Amino acid sequence: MDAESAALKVLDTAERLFDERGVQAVGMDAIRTASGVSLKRLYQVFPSKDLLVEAVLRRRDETVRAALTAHGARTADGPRERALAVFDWLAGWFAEPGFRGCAFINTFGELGGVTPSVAAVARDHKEALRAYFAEQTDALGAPPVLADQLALLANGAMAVAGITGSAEPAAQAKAAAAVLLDAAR
Amino acid sequence: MDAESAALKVLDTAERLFDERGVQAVGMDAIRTASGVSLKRLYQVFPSKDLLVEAVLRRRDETVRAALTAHGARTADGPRERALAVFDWLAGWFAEPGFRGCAFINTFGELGGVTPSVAAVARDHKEALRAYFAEQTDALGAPPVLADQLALLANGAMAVAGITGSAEPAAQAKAAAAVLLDAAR
DNA sequence: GCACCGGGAGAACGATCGTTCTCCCGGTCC
DNA sequence: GGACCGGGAGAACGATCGTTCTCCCGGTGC
Repeated sequence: MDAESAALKVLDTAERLFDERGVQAVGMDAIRTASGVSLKRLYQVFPSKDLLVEAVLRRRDETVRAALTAHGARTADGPRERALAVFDWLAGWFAEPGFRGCAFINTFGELGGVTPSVAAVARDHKEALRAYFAEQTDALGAPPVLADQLALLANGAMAVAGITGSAEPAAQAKAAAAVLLDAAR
Repeated sequence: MDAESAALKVLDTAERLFDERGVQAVGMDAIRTASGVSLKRLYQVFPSKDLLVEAVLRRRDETVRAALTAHGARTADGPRERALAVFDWLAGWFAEPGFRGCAFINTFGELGGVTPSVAAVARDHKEALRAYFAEQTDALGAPPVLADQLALLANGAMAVAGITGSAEPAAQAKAAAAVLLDAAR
């Protein structure tokens, strides 16, 4: 097993276990066992657990950004539709089995007060979501605050869907977003 | 020091430390040192850390519910104003020094996947917030989904304010809530 | 064939944590 | 006054965790 595929397996495994149980409840040994990557190799690729956590979050950040723009480009044909399509994407995510909330919100809650790098990645990620909404609202000529408000709806949906285990918040947030978009015209 | 005042000191100290650093990063010994309550007494009042965590969350739940209704009764004179007053209350909370997000969102992210009692308290608390909004929207004759949407705005504001360290989300959410309330008339 | 190198499996180490136990002291009842 | 009780301070214990080390094996160059 070469270093590259080991890193991939470790990132996949760690992301899944962190989502399921939180970061601190998952030991490096559990990641080793679940991924099949030896501890020696694991520490070659990620020299500490903190760096692994950061790498998982950074990869997830890129994945979500790419998925958002891809989903927007595929299913929507205007700024308004692209903004609303975010909530359809959320609906699919919330419905995945084992969904337990946004990794950035959850990890920030657990480690944000102690690990500045975690807080920074979470901040960057949430800013990127806001910026994506801002692209669409700017194209509509809407006031800048509308992008923040759409982001609040999206983040609220993530938090509530994670805690309640329901996918409904996505549709509720989408309907609210439509009202806000219409009111800004 | 009697058991009652010891319990109070422990709850106050644990709540503050958990908010600052997360639950798992705070040892029982740190609570002992910061509260001045001996370990023996601490374990007499809260027989395990899990029970202490649950007690902290349950007390916080009651505190927030009481503060919400008190704030609504004091500053607002109609259902619409009472719903909007929630966001003013959020603004004051977000501006407190050291604010790092909602304890229920944060603790759910850290322990919700492993400790069912934590997940249950978080669910109850978020349901109570939704129910408070529902009281106001029902009084307005608005459709039930409006309460869910206002709750999404409030929870999104908590998450984003915690991560970004800004109090702005409260005002942004309030403005969005006003638009939704007006659209439902 | 053989020395050598990299990697796997898992033991080992030091730190920390939740929880319990020991020791000691001050107040209290008779 | 003296035996007793409850509580404080902190050591002790067992488990777990992040990280490193040891041992061993299989492949590779010559």
